[in-house]
Amino acid sequence: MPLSTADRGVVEPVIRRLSALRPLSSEARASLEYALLEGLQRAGTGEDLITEGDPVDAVRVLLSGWLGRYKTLEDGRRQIVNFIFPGESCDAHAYLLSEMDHSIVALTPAVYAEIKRARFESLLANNSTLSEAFWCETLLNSAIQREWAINLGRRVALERVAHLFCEIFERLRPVGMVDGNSCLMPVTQMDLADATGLSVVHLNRTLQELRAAGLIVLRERTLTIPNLDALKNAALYSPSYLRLYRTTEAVR
Amino acid sequence: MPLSTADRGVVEPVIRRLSALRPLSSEARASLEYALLEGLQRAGTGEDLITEGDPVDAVRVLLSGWLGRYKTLEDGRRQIVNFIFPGESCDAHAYLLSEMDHSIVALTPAVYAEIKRARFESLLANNSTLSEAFWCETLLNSAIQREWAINLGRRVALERVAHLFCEIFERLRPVGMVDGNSCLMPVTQMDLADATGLSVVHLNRTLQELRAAGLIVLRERTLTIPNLDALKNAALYSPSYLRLYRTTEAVR
DNA sequence: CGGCTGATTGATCCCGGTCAAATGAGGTGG
DNA sequence: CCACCTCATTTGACCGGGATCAATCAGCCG
Repeated sequence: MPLSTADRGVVEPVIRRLSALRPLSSEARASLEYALLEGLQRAGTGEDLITEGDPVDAVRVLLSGWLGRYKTLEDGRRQIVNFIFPGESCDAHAYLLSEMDHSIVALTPAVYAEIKRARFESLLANNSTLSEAFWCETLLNSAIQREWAINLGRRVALERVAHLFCEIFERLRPVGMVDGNSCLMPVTQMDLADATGLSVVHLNRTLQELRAAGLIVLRERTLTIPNLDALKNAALYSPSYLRLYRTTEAVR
Repeated sequence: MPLSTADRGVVEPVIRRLSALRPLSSEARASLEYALLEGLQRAGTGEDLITEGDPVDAVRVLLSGWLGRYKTLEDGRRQIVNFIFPGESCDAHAYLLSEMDHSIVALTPAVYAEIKRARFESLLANNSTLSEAFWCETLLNSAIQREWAINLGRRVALERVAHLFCEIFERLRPVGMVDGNSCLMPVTQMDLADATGLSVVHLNRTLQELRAAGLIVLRERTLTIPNLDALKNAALYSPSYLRLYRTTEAVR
């Protein structure tokens, strides 16, 4: 459903995130902003933005809310393979492949921009730095995906959930969605379970363990991390993970 | 260690793989081939080609042997997050980020080509189709990475190992490394365990289960799959997985 | 022959899954 | 305002898949 009223502030997370990857010229920002505002959309909780098997004709950029990339097995088992936070794009360049290999669902009510493929291509063609920033985002996503593999394959439940919380925190920070040592945690325990490869029951018990250890406070959809270093410690969090966010621009 | 004698046939898997993604002009093939032959290297089993934290100054393309991308936790737990097969590149574009977030090890003796970053960039700049083919490869890799997430998070041991074998088979096929219903399986059970997130002991038992069910024959480093459909069935293998290999060129 | 690495087997334990039920927390209509 | 429904969280009891520990076996190489 298209939005009628377009508040320009909604695109800010996108600008913030991409700028952190590559310094964007004001022209680049302006044309990006324009393209985003042109295709605003909303999705309700539980709604698929795009489903496995669909052809990809547009790039979607999340402006607010949380999305989840997920895959399912025939018998219904679901794995959320990544979260998508405000400012991140869903499938930049995915159109280079033939069809979606996974689905994307709105885990909360969400506002996003849909940029048609041709539009997106011309946007990038006219601005190589912008293009590079989007590619960086894609690569960063791959790095996150790899960390999820070791999280699912080698960390035990407590470490796993702790790691996820640390990651969420570090990814929300650059778009200004962390307030002190708290952030919103608007998804259900079922979603967290599917992201960590645990059952809901055991996820719930793991949360209680984390609470009992004083590592997190989680209530009324708000997550507070009294001591991030302590939580990272419990998660075997690598100090270099997501450091990419901050240092990529130093490469060039 | 640089190679002295350069047999041009060694680059064939690369050409084959990239051609499957995008049709390459003969000029593109020739200049790629030239660049590859310029930087031939060898690695012995267990040797890291590049290690987490290293800056990325070159792109590596595997010509023969198997590589593994892996990450480790402080206490030594290791997760192989993906395999790299002949014809695939290790870290095309990884130089856009600041440093390696994972390591790459030779799981068997390997021959690969190292293309310096500047060289690689000019190669791509002169041939947009080649550039697109490399990007496709990167995206395809992300898709594989996502499948590994659900494999690790939601499949039980037997399904997990079965799925890995199916995947290996499907990935080796396009580079001509499958012979009938057999292919080489040159890695240790330890490597397979680290790829599937299992302990060596349990991996071994799972192999026996697969053997007992008649789903695989595995001896003398050779894997035979009498009935691929049956194995895929046991693996809850999605019919669309890796179909990308074959259909991407139809997009344009 | 001795040493090394990898495959295999046995015994035991426990983390995390499953099943089932209870409790809470909105949301809605009468 | 309450009865009712639905969905999310929580708790309890039990079970089993896979980890762990330890020993044995099989090649391979010097």
